[in-house]
Amino acid sequence: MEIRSFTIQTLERLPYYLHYMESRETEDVSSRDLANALGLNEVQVRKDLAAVSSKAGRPRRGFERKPLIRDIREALGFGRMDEAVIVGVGHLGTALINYKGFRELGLRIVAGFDLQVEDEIWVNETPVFSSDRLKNLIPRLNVKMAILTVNSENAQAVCDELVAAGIRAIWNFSQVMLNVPDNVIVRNENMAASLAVLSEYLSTGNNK
Amino acid sequence: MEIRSFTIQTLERLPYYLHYMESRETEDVSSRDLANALGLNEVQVRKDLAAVSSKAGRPRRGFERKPLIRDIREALGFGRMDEAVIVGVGHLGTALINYKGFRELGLRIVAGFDLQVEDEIWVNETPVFSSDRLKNLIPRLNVKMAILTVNSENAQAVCDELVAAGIRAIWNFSQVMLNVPDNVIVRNENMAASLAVLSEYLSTGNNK
DNA sequence: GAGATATCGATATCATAATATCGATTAAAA
DNA sequence: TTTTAATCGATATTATGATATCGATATCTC
Ligand SMILES: NC(=O)c1ccc[n+]([C@@H]2O[C@H](COP(=O)([O-])OP(=O)(O)OC[C@H]3O[C@@H](n4cnc5c(N)ncnc54)[C@H](O)[C@@H]3O)[C@@H](O)[C@H]2O)c1
Ligand SMILES: NC(=O)c1ccc[n+]([C@@H]2O[C@H](COP(=O)([O-])OP(=O)(O)OC[C@H]3O[C@@H](n4cnc5c(N)ncnc54)[C@H](O)[C@@H]3O)[C@@H](O)[C@H]2O)c1
Repeated sequence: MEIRSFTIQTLERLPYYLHYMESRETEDVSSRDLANALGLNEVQVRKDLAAVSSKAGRPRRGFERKPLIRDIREALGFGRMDEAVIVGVGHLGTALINYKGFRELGLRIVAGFDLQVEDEIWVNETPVFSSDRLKNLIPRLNVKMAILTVNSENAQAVCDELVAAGIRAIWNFSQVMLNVPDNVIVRNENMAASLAVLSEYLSTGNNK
Repeated sequence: MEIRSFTIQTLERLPYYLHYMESRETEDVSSRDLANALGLNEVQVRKDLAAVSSKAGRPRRGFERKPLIRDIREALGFGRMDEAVIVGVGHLGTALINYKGFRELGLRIVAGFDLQVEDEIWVNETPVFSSDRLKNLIPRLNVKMAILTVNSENAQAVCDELVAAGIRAIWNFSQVMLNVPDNVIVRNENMAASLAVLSEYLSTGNNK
């Protein structure tokens, strides 16, 4: 198995580099341009770029923009299309199903599951099933990724079902730190923390 | 101005400690309990707790659960209620307006703005105005926080309007790294990066 | 009451990420 | 053609965060 050579921090900056470079029209782009535009350190930018692209930069020019865009898209996995199911089709789940941008990011949501659905319903082009059918359908669809948007009380139980059904990657929007076996990866989308940072700043003026 | 004594990493773990402790009924809870339940290192847990609470733990007992819950809620700012506006009431924006849990986290969304709204409309209890009215209404409402859920192409322009209207804290869901003056804080909710991490894991098995 | 031990808090170490420095190089300017 | 300066890549340094170690101590057991 191939090993990733870049860190998660680098990965988190890549979408911003990409967006900036796609909004330009020049032949080249320098690490300084990027650093200034995005408020980052220019050494950091060069290291990030070196981590995802073998293309060298040239003195007084910078990097060729187009090949770099290709390499970043490659590193971000935009080439491959992943399929995912979503469990918990409430407010947030519905929004995510409706979000067009995921296709562009290489994600297709192929099915939803919800406790409160009796028969199959449709949210735009996506079928949503009763959660009873989860354990049967997931293996049949051969999907390995799940988006978890049930209320926090049920998150661990649903997580266990997902793992049993063969899910290997979980995007967790609930407020629970999920317990999973080693071969399953969880990524938390932690909105409470984000909010706390902003709120604290407004009340104390403290940034960090 | 009071200085925060804990890091953002600590802050990000606090919601999970809180959820775990609120789900217990014992008198005390030890750092080992928390560490095991959440898959963390117990020294790290103790340091986090020490950073937000002056209550000492006791040998063979751990920490008193209830006072600790109070201190964490305090650190997370659940006591104070912040008001925010939301700009871009599309799929995601509507979901966020409808999300009940924000109240519990100390956030009230008092108004929305969208380009495509002519007159005032209502999403549940929240009025949504034409974005023309943003520059007038925000100062009148005296709101300092904004949630930014417009499409990425318009994000910087809207951001500039928000700053001009007096906004000091921006929760940014777009794919753009916003350019703001020093006295404005931005928190990015970077879904593309999350997705990239999961996708990469599935295709390479690499975790880190 | 006398150990035994779980747990803490303080401190030391280790790991990782960010930033600074600097010589090499290449394009542009003189 | 020579000089200048922008930019890179490599390496060194610094900063930050995570983990390991260990002595102190309060509670539990006998
Ligand atoms: N909506 C947001 O903006 C937002 C923001 C931050 C966090 N969250 C988190 O996202 C999660 C969902 O939030 P929401 O606002 O969409 O809540 P919601 O109540 O609208 O939706 C939850 C859905 O999950 C379904 N569900 C519950 N148990 C289930 C099970 N066992 N199997 C299948 N489906 C099940 C429910 O029927 C419901 O439709 C929560 O954990 C919340 O904390 C949401
Ligand atoms: N929906 C998701 O699940 C999701 C996930 C990841 C990222 N995002 C990001 O969130 C943002 C919104 O996504 P969405 O799916 O809700 O898109 P959307 O198109 O449904 O909503 C965008 C809304 O912004 C409004 N708008 C545009 N320009 C405006 C302006 N100048 N002033 C006021 N309103 C304006 C539009 O009228 C529209 O209603 C995008 O930047 C997207 O990349 C969304």
